[in-house]
Amino acid sequence: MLRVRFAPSPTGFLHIGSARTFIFNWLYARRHGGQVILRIDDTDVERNTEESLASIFEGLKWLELAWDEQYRQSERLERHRQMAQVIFDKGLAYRDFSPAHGDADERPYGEGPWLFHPDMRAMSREESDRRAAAGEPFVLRFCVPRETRDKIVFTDLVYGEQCKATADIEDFALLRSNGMPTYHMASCADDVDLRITHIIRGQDHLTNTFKHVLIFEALGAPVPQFAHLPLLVAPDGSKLSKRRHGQVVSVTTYRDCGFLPQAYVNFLCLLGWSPKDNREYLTLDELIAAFSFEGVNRHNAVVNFTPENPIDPKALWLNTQHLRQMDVRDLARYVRPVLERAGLAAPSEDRFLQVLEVIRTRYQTLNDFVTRGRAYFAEDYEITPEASDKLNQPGARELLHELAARLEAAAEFTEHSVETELRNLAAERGVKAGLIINAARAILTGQTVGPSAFAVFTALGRERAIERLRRA
RNA sequence: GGCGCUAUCGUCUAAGGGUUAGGACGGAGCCCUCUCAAGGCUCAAAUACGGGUUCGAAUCCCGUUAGCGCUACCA
Repeated sequence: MLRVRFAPSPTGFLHIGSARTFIFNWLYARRHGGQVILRIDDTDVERNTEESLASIFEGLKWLELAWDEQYRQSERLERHRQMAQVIFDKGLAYRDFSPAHGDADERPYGEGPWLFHPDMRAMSREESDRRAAAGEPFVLRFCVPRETRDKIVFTDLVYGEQCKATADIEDFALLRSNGMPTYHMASCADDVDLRITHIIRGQDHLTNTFKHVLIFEALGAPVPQFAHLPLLVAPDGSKLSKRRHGQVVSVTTYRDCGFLPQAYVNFLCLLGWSPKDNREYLTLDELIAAFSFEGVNRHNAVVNFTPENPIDPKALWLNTQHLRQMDVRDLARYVRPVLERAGLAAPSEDRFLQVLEVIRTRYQTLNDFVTRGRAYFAEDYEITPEASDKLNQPGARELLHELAARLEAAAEFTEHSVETELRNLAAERGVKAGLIINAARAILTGQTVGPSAFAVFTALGRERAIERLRRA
């Protein structure tokens, strides 16, 4: 059984880069009938918060991509320590009693990589046991087998064969001096226990993978497949950070801006991946069918935003595409709660769908339905100054009143019949149809821009349309 | 500093030895039209640099440059 995992650490909100990693994991699993495991990597007690955990769930929930199992690393600490002990018992790790080296600036760079403290690595087991028993704090380090192996090799599904000399891999920590497992230890231990077959994660872990291969082997476990993904970066190439780039890095920002989750998922997939057939608009099902690591490229992708315009224009364009191409009944499910939050009520289902069909092609976000589309759902819409100009054209109001009378008397009320009545009236009075059309749109919607005026009439319905004409 | 990864229009990308280097967003223009969108059409816009290999290189190799990542108890 193919099993993938998404392992966020709760140190902030759900980052768009993390969201994309989750999406790629999810797509790969669904593509191959596998399972998705959500694992909260919360071994860093200093930085993890419950608030951040909640916000990560909030982001994941919005994406509407369900996972199959869920774990929390902090609940498995004993297991991690056990597995570190197994490695130690096999003689593949040793205790390092050196005091913590605090300041990163003091690192002795210059002569090459730091590998280990020679006296610690060479310490006899007896002395090590004695000092540990005496309560002296230590870090448990993996003993990289530089004498017996000259390199570590694995094949990455995206980056191809990766090779690194053991002489360039330091004796990394497995357990901290406070007994807590490090990321490397906890992550690999869980990947083994949870029977993860494919590790799909950010490229920032590519060089860590050599260490992980060593751990899997030391544990006697099968080494999973790896697929590293290029990173999402800011326009200047730097990594996206909350401090420097603010809200653009949080997925909830896009939810709040009125994005459809499937549109945002579509957008994120196009950063670093391509179906290679020129398609840009893809539904979730199409994404599942098309996804493969062949289509993932190896260089970082820039999220295109500026301080003035924090939303990538392509993301917005994809949202408009989904808005107008998705099943209108699905769209209704997304618009309804947005209306409710704004204190507006959706009309009956048939009318609602009709309204959506009329206005969806010119809106970009869900929020537009309550701002630009307010007149379709409420009576207290504003008349813009431009709209007032149209109504103040000579004779315009009187013509609208006359039109109201004729529409009330007419046998039918369809786009076509309204158009006929309106054009007849214009012809009889010797005015341009546009005068009445634009004035009608102005009073009906409060705006000079929008759908065909005739479609507005039928979308509003006979009674409401006539009533508004009379109000002119 | 060491090690690893990467480099095609402004941005996202296609082309994995032979194409006028394709598509999309964004930009400019035209058509359509009751307005605004949508839609259709057109235009501008790229192979980081230098060497090789080859009849032929965006594509393979080397170097340079640049960016990113990892680098003594963050994930």
